Amino acid sequence: MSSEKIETRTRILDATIRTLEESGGRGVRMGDIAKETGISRQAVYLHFPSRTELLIAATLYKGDLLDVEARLAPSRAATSGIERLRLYIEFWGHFIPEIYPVGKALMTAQDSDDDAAAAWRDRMLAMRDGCRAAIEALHDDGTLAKDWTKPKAIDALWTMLLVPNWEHLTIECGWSTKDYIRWMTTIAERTFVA
Amino acid sequence: MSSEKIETRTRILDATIRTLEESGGRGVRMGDIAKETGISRQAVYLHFPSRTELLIAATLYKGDLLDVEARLAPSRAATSGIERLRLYIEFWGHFIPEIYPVGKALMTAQDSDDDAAAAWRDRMLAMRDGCRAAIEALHDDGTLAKDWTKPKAIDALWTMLLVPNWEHLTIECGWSTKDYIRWMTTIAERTFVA
DNA sequence: GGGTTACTTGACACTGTGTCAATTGACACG
DNA sequence: CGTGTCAATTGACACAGTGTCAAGTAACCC
Repeated sequence: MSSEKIETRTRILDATIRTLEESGGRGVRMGDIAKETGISRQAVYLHFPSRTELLIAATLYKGDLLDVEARLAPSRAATSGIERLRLYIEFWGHFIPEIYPVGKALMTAQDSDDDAAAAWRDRMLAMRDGCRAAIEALHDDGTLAKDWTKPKAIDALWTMLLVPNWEHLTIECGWSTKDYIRWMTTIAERTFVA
Repeated sequence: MSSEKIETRTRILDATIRTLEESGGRGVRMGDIAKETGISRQAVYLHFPSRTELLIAATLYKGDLLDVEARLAPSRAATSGIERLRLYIEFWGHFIPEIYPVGKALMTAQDSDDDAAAAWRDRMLAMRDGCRAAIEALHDDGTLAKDWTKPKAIDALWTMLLVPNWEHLTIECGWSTKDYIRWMTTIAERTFVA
């Protein structure tokens, strides 16, 4: 019984991700997800209490599929602040395009749903942690440009790496992942490294 | 007759701005605006064909009230690229908080409405023009950091100044307008000035 | 007095989320 | 073999918000 239930739940999550990736994260309804899963719309509500909860679960699930922890290992193993900053931006530049379609749906839901806003904020706070670690590593090396205080520098790096910036550079400006990583790294180094 | 009609139209626009400013640009419905104007919801539709058209008109109207052109004069009168960059960021840093509530509503509507997306994009293209002018002024002075091509530098500055960054720094991180202008200027100078 | 114009009132279509109740079909267990 | 349980189905419905429509009203102008 429990294994059956988990099975359908997983099928819904897979279908959700598939549907969002096809649509670029836009305009996906509960009925679309149900159809893609091959079940009725109401059956989706047997597994997830609301659209928002489903999107939150799908975002976390996708994060697991992508094995975020493993991908973070290189930046965590960095031996200098500058290296840590570089490797973190590289991780992030490869991660965003993969999480984007699912995350976009959650981001969009923020405007009308407080739970979605809280969940997205939580994901961004996790990302902030990487920024904090990089800035602190620079600071410990004595290579943090001296006009920055740690909190201000963390806020600034955190903001630079926000999804809307990636979205704008890639979708509106046509930058490749390589461009994004290269120039984000350039900007961050010039801004924060003494 | 015509003067009467214009009068009501203007009252609606004023009420829209007032309502959006009270709510921070969130969750404002046609009925709320009608009530604030003191007319029926349907009367609003006699003047604006849709919520999106009303938001677009309100955004442009607010821009006129703020006299954007006059505010741009100092940056346009700059005598060096660096000065132009600084003054443009200063203009922008004072402008965003004033346009934000109205603009936010239009930004939010982007997700579900193509007309809103096009209108907001148009406003951002106008902002891009200021970025282009600043980068070109740096380039003409020979002070644009040499690894940047003009288009890439314009894209990067444009992205830095996007509203979500201001939103995040002020609302989430608690930065003041002064902080925003100071640090944005620092980042831009380090990034783009040779 | 008759016509025009701005606005009101109230009903309604439409979309999408979320709820509810009755039903079906499979599988497990005594 | 029957019985209970559980996942899922079907179809109806409440609700919010946008946008449309039709009939009525009130002021104003000739």
